Amino acid sequence: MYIGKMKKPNDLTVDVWARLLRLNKIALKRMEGKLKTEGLPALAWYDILLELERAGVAGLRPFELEDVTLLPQYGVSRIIERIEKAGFLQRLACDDDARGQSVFITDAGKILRQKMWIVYGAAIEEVIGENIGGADAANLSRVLKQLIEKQA
Amino acid sequence: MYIGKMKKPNDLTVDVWARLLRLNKIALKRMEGKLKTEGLPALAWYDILLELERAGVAGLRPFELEDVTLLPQYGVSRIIERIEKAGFLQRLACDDDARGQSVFITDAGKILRQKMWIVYGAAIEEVIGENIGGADAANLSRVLKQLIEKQA
DNA sequence: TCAAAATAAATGCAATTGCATGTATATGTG
DNA sequence: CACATATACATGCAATTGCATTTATTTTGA
Repeated sequence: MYIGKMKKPNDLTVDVWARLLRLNKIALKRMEGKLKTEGLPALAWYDILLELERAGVAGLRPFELEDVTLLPQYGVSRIIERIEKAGFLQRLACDDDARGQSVFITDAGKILRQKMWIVYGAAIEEVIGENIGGADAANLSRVLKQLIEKQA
Repeated sequence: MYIGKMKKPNDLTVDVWARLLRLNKIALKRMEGKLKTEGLPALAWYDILLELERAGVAGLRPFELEDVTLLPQYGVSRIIERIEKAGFLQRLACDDDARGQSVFITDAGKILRQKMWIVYGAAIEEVIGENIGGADAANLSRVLKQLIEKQA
């Protein structure tokens, strides 16, 4: 059993965490809701499509998608299976590693990502952009970056 | 079909949103992981127990839990069923509304919440508290509050 | 070189979630 | 009052997720 100094957050820290959590929940609910209303897939698909589009002709290996999306291995395995079935990405056997494959976005996938971005981008603007000034946004970005980087 | 000015976020706004999303994912993964490692239930249970403990002897109606937790109605219905089955809360028919019930935390529930807090609180400190200065934290709290409030 | 360990990805099965609907009671209105 | 509508909560069923394990291949190192 672990013995040692038990770290405890102060009230401000708890407050920050509670609000991060709440903002995320509210925002995601709105965003997913809008996508659904428009008959579009969920954000998880967007993330995959975006990363694949960024990767370009090189494509991405599933384990690389795992890293960038923070999804579990089986999550990536299944989501790419579904997106492929829907025609928005393509999988090809990897020539330098017979265990693996490379994943590429299709033209239909690029179009879908663009359609989703119209809705998603607008929602981001509604939730964040419209409600924060430039200085606050710059600071927020900086602090969030710092927090993320500390989570090595 | 909707016609109108399509709002678009600027790069800084997208950056802020992307980082909010990423920090939440990382943090939640760490927190849920630690709880699981300790053989404790997931954060969703903690949220319910915390709200019930706050509510005290008055308890809470399921629809009130829905509001505070942002869970869907069926989500609340099921989570309280499971937590009750595990003995950490109790449901009683509501005397002024025969459709409803009131939910109360049990003594075992209070103990569980306390145990979870040891782990959860420490994780909050690791993820947030340790990595941010007081001034930044105060600012972050303020800006997050502002963003949440705008999401009426 | 070859066996052991590590890595890439998939999958069976149980648990959870989402969606739509059902049941019961309450409220509002003519 | 009587009916229509709204609210509170539960639940059947399909889809998704989590966990543990499997299969295939690559890497390591004695």
